[in-house]
Order: sequence, then structure tokens, then C-alpha cells
Amino acid sequence: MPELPEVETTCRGIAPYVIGETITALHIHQRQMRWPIPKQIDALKGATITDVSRRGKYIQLHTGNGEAIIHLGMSGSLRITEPKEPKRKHDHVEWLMSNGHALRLHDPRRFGCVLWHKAGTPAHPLLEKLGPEPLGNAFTADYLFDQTRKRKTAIKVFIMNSHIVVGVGNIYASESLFMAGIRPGRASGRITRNESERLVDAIRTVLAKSIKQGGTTLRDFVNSDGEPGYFKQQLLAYDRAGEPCTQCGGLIKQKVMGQRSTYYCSFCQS
DNA sequence: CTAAATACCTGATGGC
DNA sequence: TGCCATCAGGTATTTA
Repeated sequence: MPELPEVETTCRGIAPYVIGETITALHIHQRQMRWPIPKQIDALKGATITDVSRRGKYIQLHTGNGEAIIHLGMSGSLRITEPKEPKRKHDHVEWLMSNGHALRLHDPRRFGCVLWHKAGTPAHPLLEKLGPEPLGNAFTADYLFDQTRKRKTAIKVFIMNSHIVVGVGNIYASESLFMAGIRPGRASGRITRNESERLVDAIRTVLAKSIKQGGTTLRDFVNSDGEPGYFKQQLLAYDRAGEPCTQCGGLIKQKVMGQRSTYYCSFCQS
């Protein structure tokens, strides 16, 4: 579900309601997520949230003791609600804030996680080896070109590897490659320097545009207000199998790569 | 080391 | 209506 634009939208949405607030209560209804929610998460009780940040698709709630690390997996969402609002099925965690609002984690598939990183300890292993932020200065054509050398993996699978670059999921991988005119099945090592530049530009452009639209809602993504994102209307390749290509009018093809549906135009992408 | 398969989990959908 | 197979926005871990 949530890729970088959806996670960014969520962060921006919850920030005004939680920064500067003290956590008055923490309710865990379901501990079993991707990994069990650790006991140390209780360090949040009584702590004040000083900042909300994002690293890749991980959301961090910072306090003086350390930070909670939240991942939304495939089906997760974080919403600001009123504490009295009835708990829905799959509302696994609830944080009560000193301003009277509640933050709730809803995640039917439970591929997400809530972890704790204590202040002053070495970087969390999950975040330690992540690649650069796609919208940051370190993600350049030179970097991508260099990383792809001698790699045989399909370029689509490659850019979805968070150790290479974070935040590019299944939707935006197809969209970026369409925009860059590169076939998703191309061996990474065969991508030229010029194509590398087009791909970096495309990834940055598509992610930035989607953030402006509040992300993509395919079926169940909602932002912190419970509202969908509107980027779906601007998808050029993803989920458009059999529909005409916006560039050439040919039909968009669908193919499974790395166990994930992949969409492309065989005329416009080479 | 790389590359591909596997695992985690629920819900929606479509065929019979 | 019910049952079964398939698919879904992620990614760490296991296997080859």
C-alpha cells in the first residue's frame, strides 16, 4: 500500500497533532505485527514527542528517550481520531495525546511494525543499511549508474530495492520506468549513463507529483484525516493493462516480475 | 557476494 | 449462497 508519497503524506498529516504533545496513554490491542511490538515501547508513556520524521517508508516519532519506528507495510494507515471514536477491527495501537486527540494505527494485513530505538544506542539495524532518499541530493545519475554496474537484476526489481534507493514501490517503479522510456525487464547492468539520468529524474518527478496530490489510493490508503490520495488519476502505466498508452495509443502490457505485477508500453519503452 | 524464492496476514474478487 | 484460487500498495530472511 503505502509507498514514499503516502508515508510522507501521513507524516505531514499527523505532525501538527502530535509534535509538542505528551503521550498520556498507549493502548496495544494487537502485539503481533511483522515483528512483535517490543515491551520497550512503554518508554513512550509520559514522553513528549519532539519531532516526526521519515526515513524511506519508516516513520519516526521522536522523544527524549528515543524514537518509535513505524512501518505501514502493505495495508497500514495512521489516523488522528477522537479517543471516544469506536475502535475498528484492525486498529492495533492507539496513542493518546495531551491535546485530547488520539493517533491510531490500523493495519488489516499486519505487515507493518512498531519498533523502538533507544536514544544513544547504535542505529537501528533496519534503518542502518538503507539507500539514499530519492528526493535528496545523494540520489544522482552517477550514483545509480555506478550501483547498476555488473548487476543482472531487472531494473524494475533493482529500483525497488531499499538498499539501493528507498521509497520506490510497485506503483512508482512502473510509473518511473514508463516516464523514463526504459523497459522494466532490462538488466540493470545494461542501463546506460544517459538512461540512468532519465530514470533518476523520472523517479524524483513522479514521487514529488504524487506527494502534491496526497499520494495514490488504489483501494484502501487514507491519510491522517481518513481521506484518500488523488494521484491515481495521473497514473500512466500502473493498473492500466489493456488500456491505450497516453504517448502512442498502443496497449499497456502487464507482466509479473519479482512476483509483482508490472506495467509498461512495449513501443515507448526500450 | 548476487539473485530468486519464501514468509508474514487479511480481505476483495471472480469462477464454478 | 458457499468454496476455492488468486491477487493486493512491502521487505526481511532464507535458499540456491
